[in-house]
Amino acid sequence: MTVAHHAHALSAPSLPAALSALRARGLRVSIARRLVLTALYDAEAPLSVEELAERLPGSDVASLHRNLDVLEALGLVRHVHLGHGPGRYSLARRDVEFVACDRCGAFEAVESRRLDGARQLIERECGFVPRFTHFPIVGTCPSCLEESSDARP
Amino acid sequence: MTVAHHAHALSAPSLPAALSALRARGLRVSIARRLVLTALYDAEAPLSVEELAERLPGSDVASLHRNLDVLEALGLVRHVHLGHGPGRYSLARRDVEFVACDRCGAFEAVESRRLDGARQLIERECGFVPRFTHFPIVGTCPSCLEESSDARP
DNA sequence: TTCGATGCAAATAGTTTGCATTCTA
DNA sequence: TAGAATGCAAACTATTTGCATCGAA
Repeated sequence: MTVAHHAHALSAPSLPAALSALRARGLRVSIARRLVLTALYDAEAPLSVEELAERLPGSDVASLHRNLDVLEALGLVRHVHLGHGPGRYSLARRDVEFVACDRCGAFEAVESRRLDGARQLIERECGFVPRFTHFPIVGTCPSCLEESSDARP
Repeated sequence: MTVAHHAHALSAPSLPAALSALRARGLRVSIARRLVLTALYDAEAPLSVEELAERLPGSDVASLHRNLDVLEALGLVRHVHLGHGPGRYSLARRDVEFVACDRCGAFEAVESRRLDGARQLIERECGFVPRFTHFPIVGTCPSCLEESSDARP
């Protein structure tokens, strides 16, 4: 799906670049690894291992975990914890972080630079430099906020 | 331990108030529930169910989960996910949120009002109103930041 | 004495590991 | 053909559920 490829092209590694990264470390370009990478290229949102397995019939969840781990160690893939439930994998894009809704489960990718102001305020207050790639910002999304205010008489 | 009680006294429900809240809903004040509440009053930091079980010998983890769930539904207790690993329970304090370090596992309670600026910036940028009580801000703590800068030549 | 609460065992979800077999380089 | 990768089974961590029994009001 060309659209998905274009959406990633800005900051995610290209498929050929990902394969060379594997070879450069003496790791092997197996069919399973190609398939995982192309499934993530085609995905519109981060996928759980279970969802990935559905899209790659015949694949084994243990092998998927192992392959996602090596791809993540190479910086090609990343996972995010969107609330409870399984981790969700996507191509690693260094310019994108996440916000997620506690109530309805909705989530959104946000350009990192739009969070830089908040990041600096948090660093000033706590000394911690937050990163919302692995554990997102969790709160209430616009439509759940609207529902709560509707509820008031 | 008096100190711990004082630390909570500002915003956590008192033990008698917690017990009345149970009775008010037709729920029962069992020995197990008293023990869970006092263990949380005495705790210096949020506890996992396993840690709670160590402090309450003879208790059953399934019952601990069930009791923590009812106390949480009443707004007396809360849990936070500090990175991977089990949820950690504490008395519900509405004025405290958390920041956690991705690298070393350190975490800190932060007064909510100190995060209000960041909260507003995030709402302006994303429309989401974040709450860092259940899922904390995750990033790099001051001492891990120092280590990274030490590593540079 | 009535329901709610408990303890124990078993089920569930998500992930990890061991090991014999298969495939890439 | 050496060593990495795979598939399958089993272990593991955290949590949930079913059910007979116990206990608080």
